[in-house]
Amino acid sequence: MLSDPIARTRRFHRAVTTEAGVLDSSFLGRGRPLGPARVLNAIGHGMHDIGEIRAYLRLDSGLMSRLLRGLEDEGLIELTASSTDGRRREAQLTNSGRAEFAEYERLSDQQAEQIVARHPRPEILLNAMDIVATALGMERVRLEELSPEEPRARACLQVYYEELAQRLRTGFDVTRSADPEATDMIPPRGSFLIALSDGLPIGCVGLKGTDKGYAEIKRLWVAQSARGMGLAGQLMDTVEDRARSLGIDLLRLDTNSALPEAIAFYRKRGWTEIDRFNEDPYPDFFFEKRL
Amino acid sequence: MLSDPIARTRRFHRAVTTEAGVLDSSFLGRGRPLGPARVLNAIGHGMHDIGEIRAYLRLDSGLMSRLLRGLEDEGLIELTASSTDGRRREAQLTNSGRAEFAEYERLSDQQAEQIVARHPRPEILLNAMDIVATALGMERVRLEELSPEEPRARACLQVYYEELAQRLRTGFDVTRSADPEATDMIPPRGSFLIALSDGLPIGCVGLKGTDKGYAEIKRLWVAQSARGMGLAGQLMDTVEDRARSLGIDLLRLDTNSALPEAIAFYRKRGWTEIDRFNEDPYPDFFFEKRL
DNA sequence: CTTATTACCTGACATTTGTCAGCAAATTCG
DNA sequence: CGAATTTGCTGACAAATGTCAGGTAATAAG
Repeated sequence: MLSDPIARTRRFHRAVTTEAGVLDSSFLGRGRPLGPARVLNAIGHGMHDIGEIRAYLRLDSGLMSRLLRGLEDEGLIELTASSTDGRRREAQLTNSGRAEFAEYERLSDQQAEQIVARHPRPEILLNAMDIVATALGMERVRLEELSPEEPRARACLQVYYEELAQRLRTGFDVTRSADPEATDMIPPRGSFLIALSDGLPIGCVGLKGTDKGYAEIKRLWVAQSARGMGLAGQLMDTVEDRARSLGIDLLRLDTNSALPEAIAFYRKRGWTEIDRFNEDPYPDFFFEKRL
Repeated sequence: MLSDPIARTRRFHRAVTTEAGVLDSSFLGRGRPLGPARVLNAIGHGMHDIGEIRAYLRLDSGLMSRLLRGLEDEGLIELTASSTDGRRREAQLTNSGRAEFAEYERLSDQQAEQIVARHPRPEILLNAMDIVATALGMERVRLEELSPEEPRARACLQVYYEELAQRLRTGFDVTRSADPEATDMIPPRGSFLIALSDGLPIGCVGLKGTDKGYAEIKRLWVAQSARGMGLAGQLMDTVEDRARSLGIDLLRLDTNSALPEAIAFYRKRGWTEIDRFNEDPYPDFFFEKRL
């Protein structure tokens, strides 16, 4: 009974939804119904495109429209037509909207603080919450193909470079490495995929087209909090499929012996070690895989 | 960001409320709004008194009344006047109500199962969920007196014995120890209390009556995930009160030097060390407390 | 250019939920 | 016993939410 996974999970769910009810009362504490409050918060958190907010909150277009008008009448937001697509509209907080959003943030922070504060050993609780949040967020991970120049892609690469710099003995300076031209990672020549969890980038992988009869896998990275959940495998599966669909039948990649788990990962996935195939100063392990 | 307690807690909250939204869609999956579904589930989980359900779900009396009538019209529940208080009413599931409730249970179980099954290392996730659920549910912990033969009581004792076997040098074989007769832990001779967190047992303590002018405290246990939250103290307070109400004025207990935190705990709570008072092979520390 | 399609809006309507005042019956307390 | 309290019901209303059938303008597709 005590080890029954179903009973334990359902108890967790009950505990958390009861608590969530309490937390959500913070929304009501400012005399505004849940609907408008959720929209205001979505905008405050950087969602500007109406369609994006609608999809995220799963709202009917009619309802959404009325909620926006309500917030506009309150003077909390401004709506402007999108510059790239005249049908779309974009929402921005006004000054008083920013103040109101900040107030919601303050309340949320306070609630969060209380939960942690009343635990005798906060770090234990926090670690447990990280594990749960990562696990639950995992099913909502979406893979998206986009340009490596795009801000979210650059954010991934930034962290990737920083981690490399820490782990390689020699450090890592991306300007000295063979930094793939962005155009090599854009279809139909190549591809760049990022994994998004609730809109937050937690992983990426690049497929760099060459003129040498093969393509290269570059920049495979998974955020610390998401490791051990098979995300790297998911990224690789997807990028291999994408390579096939682009007519590529041979893949190569280089890596470094300072990253033993990466080497084991490639071996397990059917890559075979080959001789050095480039003059990049950082890698010392080279792999190949025929699709 | 990853070490900031507030950011981590809020990320957890986001992950969990999104997931809860998905889970709650299981309520909607049966073509019934959330309100009636919640009431039906409360009744199915053993809440019969209308007032109790109302307090639990925080519903207005008018709304509650209409929800009940709706369920009655659907033929899912029956309402009867309370035998002890003519003002109160009690709700019972009809046969078709039981079938409907079972269907909700099946859906919930299925959802719970999926969450766990998707995780590469379920036990890590389950432990994390236990810690979170216990922390959030600490205020809702209920102590219940029941027979040590009851399944939930046996489940507690089972874990207790297993932990003892691990921690004692000598191992632990319950059949060699002075296993209290169940009847000694049933009122009016004794008592057995378990702590329930959202229905899941997370701790227990036994009060074993004797004919020697004192009663013994036995089987004080708190689940790993609930330790450090003051539950042991709560259990002891309650069982001491219970002892008083049964006319007992002297308590004894035995324990083992392999459990130093237990010994410190008893000392802090006003127990005094005494000489060995039994021939049980496992304990080597003996305490007494006058009520 | 014509025809879909897309993104969003509007109005109309139903349902669900929240809230309140008032009422009746049962119970408690002086 | 009689007044106060408790429990729960009813009706009336307001607010919030869900849903749908159009409509307009911008864009994409043929």
